[in-house]
Amino acid sequence: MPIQLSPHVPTRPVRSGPQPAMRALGGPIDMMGAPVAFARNDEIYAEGEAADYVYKIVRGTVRTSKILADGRRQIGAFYLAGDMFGLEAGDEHVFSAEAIDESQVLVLKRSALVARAARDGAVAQGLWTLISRELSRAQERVLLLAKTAQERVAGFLLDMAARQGAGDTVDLPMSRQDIADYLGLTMETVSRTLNGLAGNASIQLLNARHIALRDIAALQQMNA
Amino acid sequence: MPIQLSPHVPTRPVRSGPQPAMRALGGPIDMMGAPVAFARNDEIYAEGEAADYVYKIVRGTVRTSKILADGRRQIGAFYLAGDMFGLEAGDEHVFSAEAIDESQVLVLKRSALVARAARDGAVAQGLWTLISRELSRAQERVLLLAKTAQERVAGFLLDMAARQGAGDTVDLPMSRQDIADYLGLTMETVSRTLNGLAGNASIQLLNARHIALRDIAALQQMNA
DNA sequence: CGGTTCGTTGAGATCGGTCAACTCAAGTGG
DNA sequence: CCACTTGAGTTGACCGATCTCAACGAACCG
Repeated sequence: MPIQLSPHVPTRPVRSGPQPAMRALGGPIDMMGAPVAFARNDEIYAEGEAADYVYKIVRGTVRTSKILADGRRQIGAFYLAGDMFGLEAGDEHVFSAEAIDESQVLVLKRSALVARAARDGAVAQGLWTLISRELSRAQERVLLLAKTAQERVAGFLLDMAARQGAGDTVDLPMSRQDIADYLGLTMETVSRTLNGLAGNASIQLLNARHIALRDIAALQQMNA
Repeated sequence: MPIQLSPHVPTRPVRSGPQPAMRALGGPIDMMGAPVAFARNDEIYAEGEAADYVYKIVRGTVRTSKILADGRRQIGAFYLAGDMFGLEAGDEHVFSAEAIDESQVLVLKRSALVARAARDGAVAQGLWTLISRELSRAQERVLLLAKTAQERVAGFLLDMAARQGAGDTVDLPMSRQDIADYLGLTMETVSRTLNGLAGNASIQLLNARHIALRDIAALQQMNA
């Protein structure tokens, strides 16, 4: 069994020897670092902490978040298996990161990556791709936040579906509250909107966390 | 006189020999590229165009924007004198760029920059800083868009004031519509909010495009 | 002086938020 | 096995911030 860390306790990465799952991944980056397991809601790093590590998800889902001065929470991003996260613009984390479900994560020393990047053009290229993708996502997000609740939810579903690549059915490991804080809506509005989309047959709620996209064209129309 | 290009016509960068203003700037990047002048509302590059050039503003102000499928316009960012823009995640521009007022811009070939970056660590560092700053701004923006109209406007004024560095008075070269499209509000709401802030003495509208910040603490409070 | 663009102001409509009750599924322990 | 708890999600009624539509004012320019 992977190491389980207790919930809600800020944790430091813990070395625990390579796991079989890690060898299944491609690319030189995967050959570095220690795989660490996190339980549901475990904190991977905290806001304001030194950004000394970069992470790659082997299994599970991670969210980054930030508590605003007025107590509201903003989700920075969701990361799925295969995604990397934790590389920030500055040398301090602007968001905190938590596991959404049972997750296994490779922990890479940032300094080691940067050192390799100086020698190895492919690694440098990889870092550039990584931060470029973060920028693209953030820009997408800005566009999304300018839209109506229905458009935001539709766009979110399409984005998740594309990232999961599993046909027209979407798996939502995160709660309605997580989605709401990501989209800048309330939980109630997310719920109503999903049920509204189900009402006009654009989607079908197989259950709360599992959704079938029935009319992708209609969803893309909304996502415009 | 700088070259004047007719409004609303997509333009290619035009060589026109170094101008005195360019030599006043520091750093190796400033010694490259051709300064080009743009008139109010001139397009510097279009959405979807190849991102072959990177730009540095010598004088003036630039906005990047994108027309959504439903006809609404979203402003990507405002760039002031000294700022660089046009470096995108992909090799195609996601936004278009237009001059807000009479502007003078250095045009740098992206490939030349990248080539220099491979040899010169300082240039590579500069590119990294540039894209990092873009990412930070985009993230800031996401947080801003989760707030009320008053908070967005207050945050915008504080941001502009900080970037202009000219004490507690802010110069707004862009129209109310530009601000609205940047903040995800309507022009009317921006206008009402500014006049509301003036009403409670947080700011003073010297004129429509020139604002004095009278109670920065109150504005920061809103910006929370 | 007339036209044009930009900004302001008003009145009413609406989308999404707030507050609150209810359902449902998954434990947990007696 | 059943009562109880707990957390997530749904649903309803009401409210308010922001949008929409429209008129008006002000600055600028030929």
